[in-house]
This record gives sequence, C-alpha cells and structure tokens, in this order.
Amino acid sequence: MATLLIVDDHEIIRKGIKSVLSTHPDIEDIHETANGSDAYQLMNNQVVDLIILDINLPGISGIETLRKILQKYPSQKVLMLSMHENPAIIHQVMSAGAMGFISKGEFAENLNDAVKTILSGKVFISKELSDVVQSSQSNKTNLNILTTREFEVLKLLASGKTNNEVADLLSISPKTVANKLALIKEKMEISSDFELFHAAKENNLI
Amino acid sequence: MATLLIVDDHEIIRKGIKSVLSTHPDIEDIHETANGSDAYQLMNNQVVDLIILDINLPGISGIETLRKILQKYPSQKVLMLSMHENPAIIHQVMSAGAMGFISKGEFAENLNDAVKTILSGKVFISKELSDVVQSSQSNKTNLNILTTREFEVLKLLASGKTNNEVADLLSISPKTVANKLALIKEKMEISSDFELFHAAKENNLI
DNA sequence: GATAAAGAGGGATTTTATCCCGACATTCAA
DNA sequence: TTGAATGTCGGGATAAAATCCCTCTTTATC
Repeated sequence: MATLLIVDDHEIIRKGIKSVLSTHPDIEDIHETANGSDAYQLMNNQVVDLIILDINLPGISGIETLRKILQKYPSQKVLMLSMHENPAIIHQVMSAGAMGFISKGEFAENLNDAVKTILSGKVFISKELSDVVQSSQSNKTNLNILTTREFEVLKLLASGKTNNEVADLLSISPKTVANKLALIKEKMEISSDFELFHAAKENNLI
Repeated sequence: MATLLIVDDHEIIRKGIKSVLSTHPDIEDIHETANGSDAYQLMNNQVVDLIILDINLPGISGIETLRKILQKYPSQKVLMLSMHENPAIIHQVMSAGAMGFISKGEFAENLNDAVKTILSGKVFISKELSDVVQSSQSNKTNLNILTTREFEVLKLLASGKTNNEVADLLSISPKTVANKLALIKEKMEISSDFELFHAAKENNLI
C-alpha cells in the first residue's frame, strides 16, 4: 500500500486526480497541498511514497519545488504534471530527477500506469512524449544554446522592453542589442517575433 | 432533478467537475463530450438543463460553440469555464449569452453555487470576477474596441505574418498596415510587440 | 445635409532588422 | 605558450517597420 501527495493549486485538478486514482488498488492515503511550500512543510512529518507535482504553481514553481524536495530527500519519487507538453521543460524536470512526466491531456489514460510504474521504481514517460523529447534534442528550439548575455537580452526584450530600453539597462549600444537579437533568432532558428515570443513563453521567460 | 453536459477536452477536468458535483442533490444525469462538435451533435437527441463549457477547446473554440448552441437553442443555460480570468473574455462570453462564468481557480468553491444559481434561472459570476470585469470596462485592454478591420490586421500579424504579407493578403498598402498597427497599439495601450502577442494570445487570436 | 467614425494611404523621421565586418577578452586544447 | 574558438561589443550600409500627422473617401446616423 502506498501514500500519495498531490500538489496542485487547482482543487478541481486535485479532485480529478483523486477520482482517476480511486480505482487504483495500491493506494491507501492521499494528501494534498495547493503549493510547493506547503508540500515541503508537510514532508517534515509525513513520509509519502509518491508526489504528484504540478509544474505551474503559484509562488515557488513546481520545478523549484522538485529541486528543493530532491535535495533533502534524494530518493523521493516525484511524478511531474503539466498542462503543456514542452520538450525543453520535460527534459529539464527529468534531468532534475523526477521519476516521471505526464501532461494533463494524457492524464486520465496514463495516470494509473504512471503511478504503478513509478511506485515499482521505474521511470514513466508516455511514448508520445518521449518521442517529442527525443526529436527536440536535435533541433535548436531550446534556450540552452544561448549564452548568458543573449539570454539576458532575450529576457528583457520578452518582458516588453524596447531595444533602446534594453540597451540602457545593460549599458550597451542599441546596435549591440539588435545584433544580439539577430543572433538569438538565428540560433533558435526563428524568423518572426511571434515565434520568439512563443519560445520565450514556453520557456517561462515571460 | 437536472441533466448536465460537461464539455472539456481534458478527462481529468471532467472527472474533477463530476467529483465536485457529486454532492449536489439536484443532478440526476451528467453527459460529457471532449469537444464542441460532439456537444452540438449530442444536443440533437438529448435535452440538457445546463452545459458546462470550457473556453479552450480543440477545433471549434468554446466561444464559437456557445454561439452555435445559443443560435439553435436560445434558452439553453450555459456555464462557461476557463483556465484564465481574462476580463475581455468574460465580457465576451457573457455578452454572447452565457448564463455564468467560472475560472478553474475558483472552481471547487463556487461550482455548486454556480450550478444551483443558473438552474434557478439566474446569472452567476463570482464577486471577484465581476469586480475584475467591472474595472476592466474602463480601461482599453480589451479587443472589443477594435474595429473589424483592425481586428483582422491584428489577427494576421499575431499569427506571424509580416506587414508586407498582411498588406498583400488584404490588398492594402503596407503603409496602411503599419498605421493600423499603431492605432491598435494605441487603443490597447500597448507599446511592445511582446505585449501585443500576449494580448492576442489571451484573447485566443493565436 | 451635417457630423462622426471607419478605412485607406502619403510624407517625414526614427527605430529596428539584417548582414557583414573588426576589436578585444577569455578559454581551452595542442 | 601559442593558436583557435568563442563570447562580447559595436560600426557601416541598406531595408523594413514604426511613429506621428495629415488628407481623402465611404458609410452610417442623427
């Protein structure tokens, strides 16, 4: 028998998860919290076999929470849950030590499988998602390839600043900003501002 | 006793809704579909007292679905459901004839109230959200103030087209496109492209 | 018929974008 | 330790886009 902890700020999702898991035979107790700090708190006096952790949490993000928890409890099993299916993020959470990733779209079908797989000590990612991650490893649409300075420029631009404002903030010439932006676009294989915006958003820069 | 129809592409959400409503005494039957067309289909041979309709649906959007349904069944009670709390969208769905709006954040607390209120023939919006809508009526960050042509231009630009491409598509001068864009930004009180993309995305233009 | 609002676009100027280049610093391996 | 590679910063030139202001036509609306 296993103990679970569900961390998600939407009660509706928590109820949905519980409802899906209600048919699962091996679960004896399900705790829930609405945010990362509460989850971290709860773990002081409660051992759980598996944490189902949403990525988009208010306050401390799901990924930060994951890191914090694994730092203190390295063997803690965590299944990450996200609304979106962003390859870079999936890669990020798996590298950080999560035992599984599941998107809300495939949730209902795969959750019981995922829980069972992870409880038995194995990693769970649905075939569809692992394909997505695989194919994204080759292309350049992730931000890892950007230098720190490029990243900085992108972050400021993505937050709505103009070239000139960014130039002022970083004390460099507007010309440099424009040049960096061009380089960023080239590296990320992006042509329109729109795609750039999208990428920035996907990577939680905004 | 009432019959319900839940329309949401995420099974997890549908289960959550059902779970929350399980304590509701007046509901006898709950149907569910994953998209708008299925919902529309189902209504041919099934009368439901209330539809709980997600705004972000694959294919035909929730708002379009709402319009289509109300056109055929003008007295159909519909409670709209959204992940976000965008004043412009709330205003839009309520104007379109929805009987209520509820965001996934406040879902668990307010759903039973909302269902009860709407079934009794009254409109439901939580106090928090009605305040939000109220205060947004004064500022210009919604798209209702755009003319149809401006809207068209914005949609094309937001989809990643350049000024010149948009000009070609609409058979107008690139100059006009630029002028319209400036006007759009002014009306929406937006300075950067990124904010514009943001607004476009919030309003489901992308 | 007058007034207002929407659509289209010219003129001039500033800001960005694009591409290509050079200067300088750091890092890393031969 | 000396290249080679890479990162950072920007100039030059040209093209595209944005910005602000103004004119003109069409279409409602009163």
